[in-house]
Order: sequence, then C-alpha cells, then structure tokens
Amino acid sequence: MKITDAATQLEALGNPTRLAVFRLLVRAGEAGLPVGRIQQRLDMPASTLSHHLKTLCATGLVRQTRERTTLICTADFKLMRGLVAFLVAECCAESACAPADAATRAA
Amino acid sequence: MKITDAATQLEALGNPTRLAVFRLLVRAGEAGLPVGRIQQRLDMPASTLSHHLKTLCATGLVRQTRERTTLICTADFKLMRGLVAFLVAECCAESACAPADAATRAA
DNA sequence: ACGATATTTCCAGAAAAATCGAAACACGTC
DNA sequence: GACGTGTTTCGATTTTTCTGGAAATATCGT
Repeated sequence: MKITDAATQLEALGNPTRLAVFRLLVRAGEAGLPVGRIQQRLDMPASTLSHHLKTLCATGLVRQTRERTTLICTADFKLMRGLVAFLVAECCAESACAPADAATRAA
Repeated sequence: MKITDAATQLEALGNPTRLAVFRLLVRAGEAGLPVGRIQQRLDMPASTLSHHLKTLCATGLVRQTRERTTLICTADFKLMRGLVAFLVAECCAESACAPADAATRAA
C-alpha cells in the first residue's frame, strides 16, 4: 500500500461525519445500509450525506450497489483490513504493536 | 475512546505530509527525532513543519521533549495502539477483523 | 550580555473542504 | 408517459486548512 493511498483513506475517515457514516456501515455488516436510512439515522441533509458518501466511495472504503430504487452502501472490509495492516506494519515499527520484522522492513 | 477523538487522530494522519512525519517518527522508535532532522529528511520549510507538528502534538500522537537546544519528537505508541484498537474493535464489527463480541457491543 | 543554533509564532494569501437548498436525474409503478 | 420515491448534481456561501517568509523566542556556550 502506498503512503498516499493510506493518507487518502485516513483523511476520509478523519471527518467526524464520515467516520460516523462508516461506522454505521461497518456495523451493518455485509448487508449494508440504504443511503436514505443513513440519512435518517444521522439526521442530515441528503445532499451533504451524498457528498460525504462520494468521498468515501472514492477511497474505496465504501461501495454502492443498486437494489430496486434504493442504493445500498456497504463498507469494504477488505480495504479496511488493509488500512489497519498498514498502520500496524508500516507505521508501528520497533517498540510497539508490530510483528518483529516490521522494524527491519522499515529501514 | 470517543469517536470524535478517533476522528481527530485519523484526520491528523490523513494529511500526506503529516503521515510522512509520523511514519518517520515511528520508525525512529522511542529515541525519536529532532525537529531539524525531520526537516532535513522531508525537505520542507521549518514553519510548515512546525505547523504540522503542532497538529500532531495536539492529538497526542506525537510528544516533544527538550534535549539541550533541540526538540526531540517521539511518536506515542500507546495512543497509536489505541487508535488501531478502535478501528478494529469499534469499526470492524461482524464480518471482519474483529473479535466476535464486537458486533454484540455495537448494537 | 552577545552570538549561534533551533524552533515557533505571526501574518497573509491560496487552495480545498463542508454545508445545504433547489433543481435534476434514475428507477420502478401505474 | 406521468407520478412518486430515492439519490445526486449544481451553485453559492462559509469555514477551514495548507503554505511559507519574516520576525520573534528559547536555549546554550563563551
């Protein structure tokens, strides 16, 4: 994973609203959640939510699939795992939270 | 960990420059790195770097201690572990990368 | 106290992001 | 093909962030 990709994903999650959206989607699991339902839950204007969803989709952290008239959003767990792995392996070298070889690779 | 704190930390790491700084510090381990050395390594104006360091320090991800005339910056590994734990436990419920009880708590 | 080195604050301009109402669009139904 | 529901795009405003030069501050050695 490139550091710029990681930064992009972290930036996407770095907005309180988007983190709340993403958390909602993660908790919804593979089934996901329609846009309208997210809007209800978080009580925000549709256009604002759409804007944030667009950002999340652009990073790949969220994906959308059509189901009849509604758009279902789902968190991309695989990508999320990759991001966590980056934080652990690339960033948590030496003295913390990493397998022993992380520091070696980091050189 | 509050979701707003997590968002603040993620936002701090979400800037490419700051992520590069933080990664440098993490790789430097507990010994840390002087501000000037970070500046050399990343080749950026001192004021810009100082600005970003301030942001990182405000989140707690980086700490500074004086050593003679130079300021040593060190990554806070404990906080970093906390953030990773948040991503895994709070966000990675159900179908991915989480202990089984995460989904239960999420309700 | 002065000079040298290291770092921050001040300031201001440029760029990007967040917000949200109104209008437009997509899809299914009648 | 008009209607309704669900969602996005457009447009405009406000707010925030990023950036970096110049000046100020801090610390130490002499």
